[in-house]
Amino acid sequence: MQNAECKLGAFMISKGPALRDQVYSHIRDRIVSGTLEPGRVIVEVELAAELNVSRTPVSNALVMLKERGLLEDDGGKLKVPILKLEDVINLYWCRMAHDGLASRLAAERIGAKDLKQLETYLRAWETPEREDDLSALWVSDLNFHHLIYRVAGNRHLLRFSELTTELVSVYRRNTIRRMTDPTSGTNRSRNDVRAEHEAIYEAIASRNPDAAEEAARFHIRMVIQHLEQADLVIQPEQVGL
Amino acid sequence: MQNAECKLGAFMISKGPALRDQVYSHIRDRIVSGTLEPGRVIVEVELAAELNVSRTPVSNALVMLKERGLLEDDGGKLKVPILKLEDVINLYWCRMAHDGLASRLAAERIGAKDLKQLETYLRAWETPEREDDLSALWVSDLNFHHLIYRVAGNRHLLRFSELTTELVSVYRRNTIRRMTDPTSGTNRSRNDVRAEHEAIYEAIASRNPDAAEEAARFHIRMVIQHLEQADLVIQPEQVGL
DNA sequence: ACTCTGCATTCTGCATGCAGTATTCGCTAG
DNA sequence: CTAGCGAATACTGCATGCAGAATGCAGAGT
Repeated sequence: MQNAECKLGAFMISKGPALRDQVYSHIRDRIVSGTLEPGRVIVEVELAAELNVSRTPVSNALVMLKERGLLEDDGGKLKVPILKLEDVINLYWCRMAHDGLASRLAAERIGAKDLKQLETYLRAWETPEREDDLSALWVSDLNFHHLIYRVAGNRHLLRFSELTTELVSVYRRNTIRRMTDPTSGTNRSRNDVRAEHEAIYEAIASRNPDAAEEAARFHIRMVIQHLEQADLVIQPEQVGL
Repeated sequence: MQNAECKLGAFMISKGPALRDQVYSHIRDRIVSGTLEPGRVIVEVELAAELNVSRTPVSNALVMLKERGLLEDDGGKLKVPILKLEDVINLYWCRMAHDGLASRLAAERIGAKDLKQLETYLRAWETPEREDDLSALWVSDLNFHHLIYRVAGNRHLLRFSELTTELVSVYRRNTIRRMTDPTSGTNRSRNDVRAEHEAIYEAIASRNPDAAEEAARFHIRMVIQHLEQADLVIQPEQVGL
């Protein structure tokens, strides 16, 4: 029963990755998607029953989620954190520091091949495709930033970045409506983002660490500024999407 | 047997904090102290027997340690990470970014009371006490930096800082002999550190975020520079203390 | 009607059982 | 003597049992 594949919510449990990791991913996704609303008390037994696994892997997964800040301990109970705009902004301040450092290090170390790849990701912004094809831009954006981290070659920095990204994905989902970095049709035009990315690229390409750091920081500062403006647009209802 | 207090290695198990947290602390301390040498394979059963607890809380503690980078997964086995100077330096790069941001935010927000407290910690460096009373300086140093983080008021940033500090404490113990930030009788004089701290303090006191960030960054850059010099002094033997 | 107390239910943390997997040691055959 | 194979061992992951703590509900007393 457990060796073969079993229903796991709407998905299957494969026997490849450890069960606790699958459970981790599943719960994380439910938090991000809002199926587990902010403030919701997490009950181990419930999830175990739901996923047709025992409490053990669920318990382990919960420990992991807690360590990463995706769950928080509130009066002895584990809850999905209730997220404020302040938290998102605080996370973006961290990201500013991280991205700045990553760009600095990347500017010092990048090779011809990676530089070319970086340019490719940048180009995605130049093509004036259909306005609604945002997912492609989003992917390019992720690739762009991720490549910079990879080139920076600091595994601890990369880890911090990943933690931040994971948290932001939760927070964003539950606090802001349609307020992603690359999209944002309202205040922040696609061209703004493109120009900021281009500045980062140019600084890295010219191997100018100071300029690279500053460009990356500027980029994030703009995002933060945008977030603060978006304060007005926040939806107070945090349940569901 | 479990309700009362039991032997836990050389210590006692209290019934206050959850067992897994006590086990976590114990193992972390053993990693930091070098009783569990870098490269050592961690075996759950062994630790459980040693601490007179079952495998369950040990397992949970190991998950936590892994999440925080104090253990790493190597070919399906958990090992105490083998640490290179490069890692310490990479961590200090992160710390530069974090401390810089914290100082910036602190400069924007600090109140009179905290400022006064910060000055107190700073003063500890001015008194030319006995040269060997380094622990007092070490404590002042910790307090100084920690207060800045507290004032900064960004809980995510604080968490990143704590993760970094925890990792550095491991790395330092096992790679460098007598190479702490405040001490360092060799290349880096106590006065250097004092001056750098004073610069940070002055910038924060004058509510100058840019200067505060730069002062903090300079401080860490000096530490990194010192670490790189210390490369020559590294002890290759990583086992034991 | 309101409150206090006690019982039932629920949940979590820890212990332990069970089975699959990998590793190692020894035996046997070439 | 060596190489290869098989069996025993060791370890981990998952399931489950057990007990203590908290929560809530209900009944009784004021």
